[in-house]
Amino acid sequence: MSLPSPDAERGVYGISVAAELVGMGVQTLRLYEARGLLEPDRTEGGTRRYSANDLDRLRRIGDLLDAGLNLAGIAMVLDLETQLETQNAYLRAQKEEPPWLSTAAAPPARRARTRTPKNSSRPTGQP
DNA sequence: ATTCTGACA
DNA sequence: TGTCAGTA
Repeated sequence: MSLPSPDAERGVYGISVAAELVGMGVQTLRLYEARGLLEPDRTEGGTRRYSANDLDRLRRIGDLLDAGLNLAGIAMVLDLETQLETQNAYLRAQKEEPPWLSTAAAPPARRARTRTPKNSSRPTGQP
């Protein structure tokens, strides 16, 4: 049972090593940071230190890129995912079972969305 | 920080 | 042709 361990949070790898480990270019890592997808630790001197979580994040970015998302979309996805992770961690701390993770009760199967007849693509206005 | 390239639509 | 990701 892997809970969020503190050392997965600590930045240990330099940018070159991190890039090597995830199979990306060094500049690409800097780009992702500039786009707000990532915020690695900094040493006192200000050089980047990537944590194990950062590496997972980078691999996740790769998957989402393959899926066809752009970097802006990926930033949103990652934000939501980390929020969820944070909330789940909180609930685990309360020793409550997150209802949406419960295997017991199968949530009412959402019926496939019936096609909404979009008339013409004119919100309102000119012909 | 800026520029250049390749892919894509 | 314009945009975007990745590069030099």
